Amino acid sequence: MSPASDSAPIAHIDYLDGLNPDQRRAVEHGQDASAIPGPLLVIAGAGSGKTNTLAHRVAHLLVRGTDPRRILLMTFTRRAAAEMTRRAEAIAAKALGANAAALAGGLEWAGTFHGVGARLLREYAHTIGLDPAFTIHDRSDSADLMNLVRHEMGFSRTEKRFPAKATCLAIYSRTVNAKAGLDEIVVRYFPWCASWQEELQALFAAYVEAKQAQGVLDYDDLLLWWAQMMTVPELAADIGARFDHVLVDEYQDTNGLQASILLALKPEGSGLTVVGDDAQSIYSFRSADVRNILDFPGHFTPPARLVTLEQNYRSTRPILAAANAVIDLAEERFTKNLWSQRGSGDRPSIVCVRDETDQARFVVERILENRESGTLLKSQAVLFRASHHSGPLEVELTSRNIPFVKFGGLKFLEAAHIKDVLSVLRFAENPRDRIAGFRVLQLIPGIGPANASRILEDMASGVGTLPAEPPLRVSPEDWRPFVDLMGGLRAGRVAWPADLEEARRWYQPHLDRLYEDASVRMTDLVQLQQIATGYPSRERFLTELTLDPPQATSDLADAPMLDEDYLILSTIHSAKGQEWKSVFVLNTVDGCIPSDLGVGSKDETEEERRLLYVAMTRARDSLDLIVPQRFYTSGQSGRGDRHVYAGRTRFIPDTILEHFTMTAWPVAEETGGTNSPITKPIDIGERMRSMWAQR
DNA sequence: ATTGTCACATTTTTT
DNA sequence: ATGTGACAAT
Repeated sequence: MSPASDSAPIAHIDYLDGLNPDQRRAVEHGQDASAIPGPLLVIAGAGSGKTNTLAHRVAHLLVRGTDPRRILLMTFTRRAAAEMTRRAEAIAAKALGANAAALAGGLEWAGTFHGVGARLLREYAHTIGLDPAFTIHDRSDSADLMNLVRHEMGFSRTEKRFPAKATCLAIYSRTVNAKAGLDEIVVRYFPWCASWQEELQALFAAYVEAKQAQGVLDYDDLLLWWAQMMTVPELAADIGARFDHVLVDEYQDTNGLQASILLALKPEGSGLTVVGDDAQSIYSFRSADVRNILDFPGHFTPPARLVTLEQNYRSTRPILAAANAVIDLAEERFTKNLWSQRGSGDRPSIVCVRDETDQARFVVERILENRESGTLLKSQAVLFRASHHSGPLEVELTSRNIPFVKFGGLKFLEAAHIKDVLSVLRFAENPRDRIAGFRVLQLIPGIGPANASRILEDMASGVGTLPAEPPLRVSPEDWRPFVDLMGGLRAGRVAWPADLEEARRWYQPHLDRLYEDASVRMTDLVQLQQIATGYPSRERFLTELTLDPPQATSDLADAPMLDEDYLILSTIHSAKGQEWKSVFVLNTVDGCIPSDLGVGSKDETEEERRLLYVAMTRARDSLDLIVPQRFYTSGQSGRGDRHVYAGRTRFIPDTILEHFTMTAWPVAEETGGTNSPITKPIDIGERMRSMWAQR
């Protein structure tokens, strides 16, 4: 069924038949021109087939003969890049049939801005005075280095308290990512630090020097160095010329630095496609700026072509109506409301429960009911604002033996023993990396902060190798194996991934000595080795693991687990781009959504509103927003558990309640105790005490 | 002077 | 489950 479509001159076009007219316009943009097409902006509402459209556009380029190596595809996560690549290549391979050999090699340049940056920087390292063996600091490494510098400059012992390391890093990061001045950022987002501006300026200067002296880059550097590289006309031309097409997904969540890179790659906008939805911008804490997407067309003459996708294929009408009602109350909107043809279905529910424990019980009950009626656990998801909100639910699921996978907030790489082993590898890769060295050295008995600093100091000023003789207070039995290990790793005496095996063997006695639960931690290390086999080299392993840490517990699970059915738990942020048949949103309560911490400014509150919108638009058929009324808080200064009474989120005021069904759970039992919803005694005494608890 | 150990508090969202 | 600070032990 391939009707002769309006302008298609080529034969095999039926792979585009499934697209609606708008999607098709986006996919076919520029195909009639002989030259590289001009810039294109696709505003794609939630559930409007954005991924599918972008995948088809890439596939279309491939089918029409673009060299896959000359396509640069940047997405928000590596996961998204892999998915997009897979789909585009599948579509193109099918369309090309026997000629699919042209796709050989595949899309090499698909990844995140940070990942692509890291790769380009290694390639151009020599040209820009960078050690190609640079290591990459993750957030906590960066914070540690910031702390070190802060300490060396004497800011840790000031009369008035100097901002904490994490705050310093946040200020620094925000400043460079937004391409703004320090004063501007401090005044706007960190007003309580305003009196420290001069010191911060000096601190950041020293921080940058420390990074350079050690041959390390932090996340921001991957963009910053790239952006700087692009200001050199020769390099910009060289890099820009490598790609005919540059496509960027989730453009609403890019920041100023990323925009400048993009514009430097393609100043005229030729071959440029960006896709996004301003109503789903939820990463401003990372300096993402919605203005990027809104201002995009105007950067070019003539302005970029705009295609808007407004038909939602995901949700039923009642769900979409409720989501539209929520986002309609936003201060500022640019996209129109979505519409859907999926007529029937229930309105979303607002479910009042007593507390978080009941919330967990309700969700579990409902999920099991759904499974009874044929909805796989996999087609259901529980979403929440903050990672720890799912705590009580995880307990309930575990006790009821319901398998689940949690996305977001996974701290596998944060675990001390994992960091220890990774630091060994990083220190071997880059002996100037002090944060790595500092950590590793202190594993050795007799070496504490002072001793470790001294050794690193000596290394930095000397030949750069470890002393053969054990330092003071260190026994040769502890020192020698370490020196041997590092020597072997540096020299590349064994082939990857045997490096990791050697590091782990050295680490074993220290693990046993340092931790009670050494055997549990050991299994994590085995898992790490498992992961390591998937990478071709030590450098790739270290780089890609820090840029793309395992996202979910499933990334770590054994293969058999993936065949089984399991429930999805996810932060709303990590749920971006996904969809489920049935969605539950936890803690739809003021203080959680919006977060207490997110109501400082109007912009922040608006972002929290969009967050709820994103959560709601993940649902296909059924949506439950849960409102626990009583809420335990770990008070800022109080001791003991205290609770507050929370109200429904301010983003669902009475005026839009018509779009929801209000229910309570457990349903009040009129007939008496035969079926009491109370399965656990209620601590009345605690309530009495809390009535008089002083704030 | 340093290291090691204990108790205590604290935890948005993420490349 | 880690990071921090106070204190005791070398």
